[in-house]
Order: sequence, then C-alpha cells, then structure tokens
Amino acid sequence: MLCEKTEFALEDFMPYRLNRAAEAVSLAFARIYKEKYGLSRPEWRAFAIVGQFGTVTATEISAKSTMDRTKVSRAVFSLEDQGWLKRSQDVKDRRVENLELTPQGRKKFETLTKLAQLFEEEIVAVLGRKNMSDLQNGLIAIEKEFLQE
Amino acid sequence: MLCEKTEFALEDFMPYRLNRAAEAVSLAFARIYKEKYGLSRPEWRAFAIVGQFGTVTATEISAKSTMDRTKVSRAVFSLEDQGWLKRSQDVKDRRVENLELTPQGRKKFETLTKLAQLFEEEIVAVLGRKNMSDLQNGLIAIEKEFLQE
DNA sequence: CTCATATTGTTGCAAGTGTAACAATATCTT
DNA sequence: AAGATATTGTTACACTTGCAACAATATGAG
Repeated sequence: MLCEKTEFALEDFMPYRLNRAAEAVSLAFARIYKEKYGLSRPEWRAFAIVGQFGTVTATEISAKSTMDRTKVSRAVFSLEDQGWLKRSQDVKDRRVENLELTPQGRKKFETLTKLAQLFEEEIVAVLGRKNMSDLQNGLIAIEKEFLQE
Repeated sequence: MLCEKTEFALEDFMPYRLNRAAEAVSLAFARIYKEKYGLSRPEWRAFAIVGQFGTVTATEISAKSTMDRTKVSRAVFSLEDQGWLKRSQDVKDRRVENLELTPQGRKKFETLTKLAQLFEEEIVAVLGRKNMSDLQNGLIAIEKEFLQE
C-alpha cells in the first residue's frame, strides 16, 4: 500500500484551471464584440438572449444569462441608448416590460452571431469535434452538480 | 447538399458554457474558504501560491496566479494583516519583497489544501477519472490557444 | 560614471458590481 | 373587497477592480 504525497499545486486545481480557460476564451471573444462593437460582456449576453428569443422580459434575460437583475437592467438601458433594443410595457402586467430588438439591432445581431459561430468553429478546430463534445458534456455535468447547490 | 440553419443559442456557446461551469465551481469552492476562513478569491489564490512555492515575490504571485499586480498587492496586504504571511525586503534587489507564510499561515495552508483536495475529489466523483483528465486536457488546449493571443 | 530606460510594488481614480431598499403593480387569503 | 405578501424593474451605496501614474531602485548604453 502506497502512501501518496499530496502536494498541492494551484495550476492543477480544477476550479482554477476552469477559470483560466474560461477567462482566456471570454477575453478572446470579448476583443471581437468589445473593440469592434463597443459592447460590454453583460451587454453582449443580454443582446444574445433578446436576439435569440425575440421578445423577453428583463427577468427572463436574467435567468437565461445567469446575470444579476441589476446587471441586466443596466445592460438593457445601454442597449436601448445605442438603439439596438426597444422596450414596451406589457398590457397584462404593467410591472413588466417586453424587450425586443430594433430592426438595426436585428441586423447587428445577425452579424454578432456570425462572429460567434466563427469563433466556435475556431475552438472546434483547436480541440476536434470529439473532444469538443466531451468537453461540453463535462461542463454540463459540472454545472449541474455545483450550480447554487 | 444541405443548407444548415444556423440558429444561435447562447447556452450552447462554448465561451458562455465555460464561464458558467467555471463560475459555478468557483462559487462552490469559495463558500468553503470565504465563509469559514474569511478569504476573498484573490487572497485564496495568493495564499495558495505562497504556500506552494515557499518564498515568492509579488510579481511571481501575479504571474503564477494570473492576477493583476494591484490585485496581488492588495491581497498580500490583507493576508499580512491577518497574520498568515510576512514580507521581508530582498537584500540583492531592494525593490523586491520576499513573501512567505508565517507558522500559523503554514498551518492554515495545510488545512486549506486538504479542503481543496477534498473538493477536487468531489469533482472526480462527479465526472469519473477518465472524463476528468479529458476535461483537463481540453482546458489546457483552450488556454494555450487563447491566452493573450 | 552618467543619463536614459526598465522594473518593482503601491496608490488615485473612474468604472463596474452586488446587496439591500424602493415604488409600482399583481396575487393570494380571508 | 381589503390587507398582507410577492414580484418586477430601478436606484443608492459600499465594495472591488484595472488602468495609469508614481517613487524607489536597478540595469543598460555610451
């Protein structure tokens, strides 16, 4: 029976490694939407959710993008100011505001998603399809286990 | 030849998925060192690096933990205030301060690394050894490709 | 040896963030 | 129907962050 030496190394610690990879990828993609389109990360996420779902409320954006309500609120303001998104009060529940992209917003969204897909393909090119889908599954399992548990 | 519909879904977008998983895991582990030991994430990272390498400079911590110099500076102050770490001016280069754990810091470090290892095992239990190492490799490949490229 | 340049660690400041409080509205209980 | 409770989106405030500037020191060029 062996007595294993248990020396700790931060760089091999999974939470740290995950964070580094996530940060690296996020920053790389952020360079695209930030420098070229002036969007912050919260703005990009909110933008993506509205573009994807057509008409949503702030609360829905919050849930689907795992962002704080206040973050969403500010992102929505900014996107509205920039003319990508418009809001309209819900008639059935007047607390709620329905959000959707403006025509220009829709066009910008098409461009952004194209960029996102190119970026995704870049990752596939690095990893290969098989590893990519293994990675996805691993991430899903991890998220499921540790999300607000 | 098929014309593929290219609908974008944020939740399937790799950068977003990576971030969610990383955040979930980090928060789960943070609950341990934060609530029980009052450490912030930068503090935990700096702590781990000093504990692992024995004697290091702030610049080295910065490099090994991928944290901004100012973040390290503030984390080191805090760890020093809490008595886990002490600094001493380098004799050969007086700009430099050598940092190392105090005896109490060393003890705390042993406790923290034990917790980290337990946490790591929890992840292994979720994923299985094989998937775990596949995941690690995927993350390494991604980081290599996208880090400050 | 001297002056220009680089490096180390800290700090000022502006921007971003989360928690808690809030007003407006909706829903539930009786 | 009335009052208590919950939900939506915004805002105030305190805290964290990164960039740029900084003083102190070291290194390099001539």
